[in-house]
Amino acid sequence: MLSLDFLNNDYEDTKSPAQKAEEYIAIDILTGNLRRGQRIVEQDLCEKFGMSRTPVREILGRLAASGLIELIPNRGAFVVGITERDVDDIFYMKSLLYPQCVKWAIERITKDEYEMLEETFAFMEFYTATEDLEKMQKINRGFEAIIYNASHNTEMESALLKYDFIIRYANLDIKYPLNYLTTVLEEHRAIFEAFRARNPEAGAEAAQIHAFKSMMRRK
Amino acid sequence: MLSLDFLNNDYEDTKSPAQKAEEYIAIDILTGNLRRGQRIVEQDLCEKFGMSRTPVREILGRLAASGLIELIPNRGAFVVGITERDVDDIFYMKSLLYPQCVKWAIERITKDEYEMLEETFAFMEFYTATEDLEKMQKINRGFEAIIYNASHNTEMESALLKYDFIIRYANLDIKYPLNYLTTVLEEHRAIFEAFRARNPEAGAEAAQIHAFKSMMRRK
DNA sequence: CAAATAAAGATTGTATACAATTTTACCATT
DNA sequence: AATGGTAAAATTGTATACAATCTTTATTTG
Repeated sequence: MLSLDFLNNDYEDTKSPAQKAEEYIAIDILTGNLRRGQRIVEQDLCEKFGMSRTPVREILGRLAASGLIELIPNRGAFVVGITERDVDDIFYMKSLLYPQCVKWAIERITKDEYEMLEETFAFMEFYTATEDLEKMQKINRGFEAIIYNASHNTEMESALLKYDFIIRYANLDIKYPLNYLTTVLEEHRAIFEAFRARNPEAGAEAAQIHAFKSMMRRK
Repeated sequence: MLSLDFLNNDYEDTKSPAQKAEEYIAIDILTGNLRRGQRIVEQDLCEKFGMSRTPVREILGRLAASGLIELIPNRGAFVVGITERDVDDIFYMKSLLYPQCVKWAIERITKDEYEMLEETFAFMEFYTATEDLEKMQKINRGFEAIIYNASHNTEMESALLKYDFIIRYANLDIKYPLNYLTTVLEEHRAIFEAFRARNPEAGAEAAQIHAFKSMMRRK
């Protein structure tokens, strides 16, 4: 768990074909390539991914458990997908959870975790300077993932990771303000400074501001 | 979704054998019949539930997606289970989410939903009077489920339902105070009165108190 | 011509078979 | 007796086959 893997571009090679297929389908749903209500026929997926129905059915079972599709007995898999409303719901949930997460994380973070956070923030400053949007977004996710983990509350961590996955892929129209990179960096700096100062309340406030502004950057 | 099904004792007959088996295994894990780290052999489950490996594997896939077991390639399923610490985490999460849930629910509840809540609360008073603990706990879950739904935030609802499922089955030692039934009824009454008065802030406060006291009732 | 019905086709649910991998047991060697 | 290696057994991963169910199409009937 505790590694800088997210800096590596091709970490996905460690995943099995079945896992890749699952993530591929999930992303297809979230990005809107598969529309809400659309039926997914097992045979089609078999041909698409070159596997038999057995693993395909297992994938569909897992996707159903995660809520992205609905499995109706004897009638097949139907895309539940994500509505605009669902994304709203998730942003609300994130702005509710994230401040408390930061608060706990500042109270409970270990030395190793703090050093990793420090290192990651240094990378953030670097990639902001080089204006590499893609790398910056990746490292932003890494920065937050370290904080989620440092909250030392498994449910908090898994809930926020789930929301980030959806936010990442859901068809979002983001208003990138003129200095988007530096804007986000400064929001994160406020959070990081709270960690440095070991000030949970300041962290919660900075997290609240960041979550709110993230929500506002949606069209 | 909007029904008083939870009053019916044998609603589980509507579930497929595979769904029952899944729930049975999940409960086995949460109640501690299956210990953390223990390996689950597919063939054993086949014999136990009288089905072949194909549906059993699909069940294991779903349980893995929900986090109760871990699926290691070519090595099988291992019980992850729930630690005391995990239950603590979940109580913290519930006391964070539930007040906001009640607040939203009071702001957004429909007429139909409110009538159902009112009806359910009447049943709660009745079962408290008859001192039927089991029926009371069932209807308590129903009462909260209506509120979760009335928050009209899908993620809020599914998160709290998940926590309730775990809290229900995780090996908990609950300190039942002398007047447990009436105590809980009064906590719920405070929440219901906030609904009646359409007062979100009062609802959030009452929910906070209820969640806190629920947490304290653990040994 | 519309509606109802029946049959054919398509799709899902489950069982079984086989391949790939891991675990266990046994034996030889030091 | 402890260690290492090899073969057998057990277990998982996948493919295929068949049964159950649903959907579609064609046909019949009013």
